[in-house]
Amino acid sequence: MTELLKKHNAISVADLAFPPREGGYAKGHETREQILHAALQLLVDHGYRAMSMRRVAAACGMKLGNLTYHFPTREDLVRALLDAVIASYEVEFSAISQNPDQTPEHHLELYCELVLEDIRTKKTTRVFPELWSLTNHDPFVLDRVHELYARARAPLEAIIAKMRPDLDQSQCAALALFISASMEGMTIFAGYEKPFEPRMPALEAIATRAFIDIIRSIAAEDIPD
Amino acid sequence: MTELLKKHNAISVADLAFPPREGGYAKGHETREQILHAALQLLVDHGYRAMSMRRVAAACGMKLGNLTYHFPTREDLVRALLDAVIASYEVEFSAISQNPDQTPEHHLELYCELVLEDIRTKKTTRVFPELWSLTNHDPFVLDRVHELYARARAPLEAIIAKMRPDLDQSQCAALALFISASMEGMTIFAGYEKPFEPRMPALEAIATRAFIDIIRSIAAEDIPD
Amino acid sequence: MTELLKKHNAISVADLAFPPREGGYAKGHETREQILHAALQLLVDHGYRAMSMRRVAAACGMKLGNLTYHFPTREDLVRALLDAVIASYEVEFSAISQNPDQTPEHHLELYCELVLEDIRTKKTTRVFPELWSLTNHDPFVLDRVHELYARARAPLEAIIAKMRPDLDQSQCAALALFISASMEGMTIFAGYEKPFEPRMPALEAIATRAFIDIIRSIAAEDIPD
Amino acid sequence: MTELLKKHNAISVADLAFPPREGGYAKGHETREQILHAALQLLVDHGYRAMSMRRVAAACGMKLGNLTYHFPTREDLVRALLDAVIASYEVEFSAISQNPDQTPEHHLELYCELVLEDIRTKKTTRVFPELWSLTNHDPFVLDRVHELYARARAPLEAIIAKMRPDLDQSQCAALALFISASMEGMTIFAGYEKPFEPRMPALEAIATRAFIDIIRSIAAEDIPD
DNA sequence: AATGAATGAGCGTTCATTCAT
DNA sequence: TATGAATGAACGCTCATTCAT
Repeated sequence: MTELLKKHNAISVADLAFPPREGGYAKGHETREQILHAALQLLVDHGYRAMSMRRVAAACGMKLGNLTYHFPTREDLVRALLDAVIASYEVEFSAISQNPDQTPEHHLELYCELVLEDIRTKKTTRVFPELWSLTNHDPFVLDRVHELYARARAPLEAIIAKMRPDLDQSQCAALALFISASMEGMTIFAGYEKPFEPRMPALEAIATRAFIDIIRSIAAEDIPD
Repeated sequence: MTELLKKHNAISVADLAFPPREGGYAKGHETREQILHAALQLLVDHGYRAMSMRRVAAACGMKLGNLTYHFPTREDLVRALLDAVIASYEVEFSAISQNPDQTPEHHLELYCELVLEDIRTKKTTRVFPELWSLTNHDPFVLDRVHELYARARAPLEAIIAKMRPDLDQSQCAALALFISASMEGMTIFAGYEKPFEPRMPALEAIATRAFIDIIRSIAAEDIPD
Repeated sequence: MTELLKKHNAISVADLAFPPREGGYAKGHETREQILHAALQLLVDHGYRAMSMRRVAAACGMKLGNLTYHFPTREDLVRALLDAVIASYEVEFSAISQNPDQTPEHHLELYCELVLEDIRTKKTTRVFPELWSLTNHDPFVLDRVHELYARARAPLEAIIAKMRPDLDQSQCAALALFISASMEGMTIFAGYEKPFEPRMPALEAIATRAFIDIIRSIAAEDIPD
Repeated sequence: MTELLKKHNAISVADLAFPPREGGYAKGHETREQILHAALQLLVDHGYRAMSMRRVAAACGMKLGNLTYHFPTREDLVRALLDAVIASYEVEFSAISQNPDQTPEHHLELYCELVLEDIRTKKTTRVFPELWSLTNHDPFVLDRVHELYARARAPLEAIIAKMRPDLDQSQCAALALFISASMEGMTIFAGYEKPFEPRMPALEAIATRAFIDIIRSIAAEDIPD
């Protein structure tokens, strides 16, 4: 397996990030980690429906009774997994923010590159559509996911504000939202094993350029409130 | 219920399109119509998992046995619904294609307006994320959905080709793909009952302008193969 | 396919015998024939459970509704099939009875040969165990099957009576019963695709000889009432 | 209920034999015992089809969910029952083998007596025809059943070898097979509630004598390979 | 911390049967 | 004759959950 394949394909423990439960023993924490990892693996490989308590337990080589000890209800498990997944993405975004000594344009390019690269990973391609469908009927998931997106847009808004000091915060936010949404949309077309996966380089070139152009050229009064 | 609400909210029979079965009675066709409509309603209102054979039958005021008479397996029902939903969107796209006497720019604007308006409807906001998540593990759905997207991009490619006769077909296709993906991504952020639903006008303005700009300005050699 | 394989393997229309229903049209009779043939085929190939109304109809290229027109209930079908199957075996037995100019010993040998050859056919190996299991809980089947066996034993009893004029009818019947039961038992061990199918010649030699010996040698007073 | 009726009629826990599951509680083993017993009872009283998961659970006064906890699939249940039934018969056969100080003839007589007595029990009369019909379409059952028969023939082959030291192993096996098959066939005619149940004594007398005669008198060269 | 046992609800599917067309 | 439509019951199975051990 090449490095590239590994990068886009495999799910590793590092794909999840979560703090030890306060007051829990070390072993319990390890077990929780194992459970969440198995759950993510199932979610990625076989979809949300396959992430049942039984299958997660089986994937951990653990009995159902023990799983329910650590996560009494399925909702508990789902939310813990959501937290862990989101936390793992926040690690990524914090990396971008701390990129000093860059022109805003270059910073934006790096941002897009990183996001679009992530979109092509198996994990992101598989997890996010599941989350999107969940957001339609679960307000809790809706909140958490958009909280994540808000954090993801923060560095973007900062870049835009630097490029266009004449725009107000709401206008910068709208531009950042457009850019973020635009890239998310590519998941479906050029994500992992999607029909236009090989066209991602073209999409990235077009997108990056379109984003810089629109930020540079749009007039403040052309953005409705 | 206001016109606007109706437009974005309600599911009507017109949201589905499918041909009568050969050799069947009129009553049978009506029943199948009723079933597909109920299935779509459940999908939109409560998600894919809620679209169970039992609930669909109950929603039709029909016994389970009769549902399985018309759709012997759940897969049959799902595929028939997929066909009907896709057919209903194809009706929409055929309308766009036949827009003569327009500058390509204006034509593009109308196209974006129509797509983004559709994205805000309850039906589209709810159905497509379910489809996206299905495409991850069901190759049949993947095929059908991307067949639909291909048809949706066709008028877009024609417009781009008019605006940029110097670009080859593959380059036009890449631009169309970017535009289409970009708009699809907005479903999650500004679709029906999504957090940025009220910001759709801003997104539309930015997007439309960004799309026209990038088509106009990108150099042929800046689009990788 | 060799003659031998055909003989032991295939189900042909000739394997069923049944008279036209009185007052029925010719076409209806043909359809009934077709149905019964398909039912037998299913019974032989996939067992009694597979002989459902739906599968029989499908195997005939006919709709369920039409099958229920010809056989309103499953029991009707089962009993008609039972009749037809039994009638087809009676054709065979009548052939044996009319074997003049034979010593009783030779007649017995021919009888055993014919029965054991029949046992090795796919049809008999498959159908009779199903019938035997049905007889345990369906008195109607029990009656019909033992009626058939009674008819099958008739020529046997005649042969025995010729060989042992000193025995009374009940004693001859007991010997015939032993011989018949003995051969039926071989179905399970040396019938079609059974583990000892290739050992049938040895079984036949042993059985034939054992039968002749016991008839010849047993004392009347050694057969309890 | 007289002793005789009890002997031939009732199903008791002793009719099944199976080991406790490792790691399981005592209660769990009791439950599995109860389930297998109920399943056998249903099989004997109402046939294989009646042995459904629901009916077995109901017969145990247990919920379906708990039955599937102990036997996740119907196949698991069927195979466990098959194992337990077979194990119970093996207990019987081991008893026969250990019969010292007998002439082979007397030993054979005892063997036949025991088998034919067993055949008249409700359990054997009902269970074996179901097994025979299952062997036609389930290779697993075919294997298990013929494994049992092989074990049942072992003492028979030993007896025959003693009576006829001049015969080789294959010839002894053929004779044992004939005897075993011959007696099995009587199930259908003279088993529990079968039409010739009262004639079993006559059949036993004839059979025992015929078996001893054929073993004694057959020439080695009269048994084909 | 972990397993064993049990419940109750729901799933997709198959079936025999009835009746209108 | 034959098909289309509908019902009601049962099937094997999976599931989230609860609780005793």
